[in-house]
Amino acid sequence: MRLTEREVVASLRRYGYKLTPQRRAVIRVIASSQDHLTPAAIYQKVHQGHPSIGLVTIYRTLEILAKLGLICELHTGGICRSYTISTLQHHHHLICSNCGVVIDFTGHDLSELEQSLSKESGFRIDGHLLEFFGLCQVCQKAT
Amino acid sequence: MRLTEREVVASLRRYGYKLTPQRRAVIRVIASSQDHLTPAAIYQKVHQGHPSIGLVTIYRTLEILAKLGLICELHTGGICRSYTISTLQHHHHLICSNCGVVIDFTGHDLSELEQSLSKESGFRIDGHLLEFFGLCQVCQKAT
DNA sequence: GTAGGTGCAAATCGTTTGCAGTACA
DNA sequence: TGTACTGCAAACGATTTGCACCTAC
Repeated sequence: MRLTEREVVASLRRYGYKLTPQRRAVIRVIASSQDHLTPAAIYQKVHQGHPSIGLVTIYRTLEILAKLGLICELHTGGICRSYTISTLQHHHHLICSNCGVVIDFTGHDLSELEQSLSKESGFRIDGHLLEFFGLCQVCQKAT
Repeated sequence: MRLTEREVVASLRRYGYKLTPQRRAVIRVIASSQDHLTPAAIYQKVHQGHPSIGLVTIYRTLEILAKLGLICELHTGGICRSYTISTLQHHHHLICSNCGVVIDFTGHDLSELEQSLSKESGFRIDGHLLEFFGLCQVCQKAT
C-alpha cells in the first residue's frame, strides 16, 4: 500500500517540480526504508551515495514532498520530526518509546468524532493526529 | 476538574522537591490561565511579578512539573511546546491552526482500541496522543 | 549545614535564509 | 535559455549545560 519511488517521482513532476538527482536520491532513501527517518538520518543515507549533497537540500525536498502528501510526517512529541513514505490510506502510528520503531495501523475511523466535535465547537476540522506510545516486544524483553 | 495551584504545590513537595518562590510563580501562572502557554509566554508572565527570574528556571520547572504529570504538554506538531495545568481526567485537544486557541474535550475512549492494538502488535502501550487541527469560528470568519 | 535550586553566559541542536553558482526542462 | 534548484555559510530560535552563588529545609 506504500507509494513507490516511481510513483513519488511521477507526482513530483506532475506538480511541476524538477527532478534532480538529489531529489531522486532522497525519495529513494525514504521509499526503500521501512522506518520513519529523521532529516539527519536521511541526510546520512543520501550522503553515502552523493557526498556532495547538502543537508539544506534534504530539508527543502522534505518540505515539498510533505506538502504534496507524498511522504508522511511524524511528530513524536519530542524534538525531532521524522518521515516515511506515504501510504494510500490514512493511517495512524504506534511508536516504541525506547527504540523508536514505528508500526502503522489503519482501521480506526475518527470521522464520526470529527463531525460531532465540529458541531459542538464550531471549528472547521482539517485533520488529526493520533499516535500511541509504548514499548515494542523487543524492548520489553530487554528491560 | 483542573488542578489548583495548591494541589500542584502539595504534589511537588510530596515528591521531595523544594518549593521556591520561582516555582510557585510558574505554577500560579499556569494554574490561573485557561490557555496553553509556551515556555516563552510563561516566562513573560512570570517575569512581570518576578523580574529577576530566568528563562532557564522556567524550563527546569516545566520539566519537573511535566514529569510529575502536574501539567499537560501539548505537541502541536510545530516547533513549540506549550503547557497547561493538568485535569484529573484524561482529555484531548482541538487546536486552531491559525490563532492557536486550544479546546479540551473528553468523552472519547480509546482504551478498547489500545487493547486490541496491544494484542496485535505485542506492544505494551503506555499512552497516546490525539489532537485535532482546524480553524476556530473566529478565524473562519476572518478569512 | 547541605543538598538542591537559581541565574548568567555560552554552547548546542535543529532548522531556515541570503546569495552566487549550476543544471533541468 | 531561463527559471528553478543547489550548496555554502551564516543567521536564527528554542533549549540545554557549566559554573559560581544562593536558599529552602
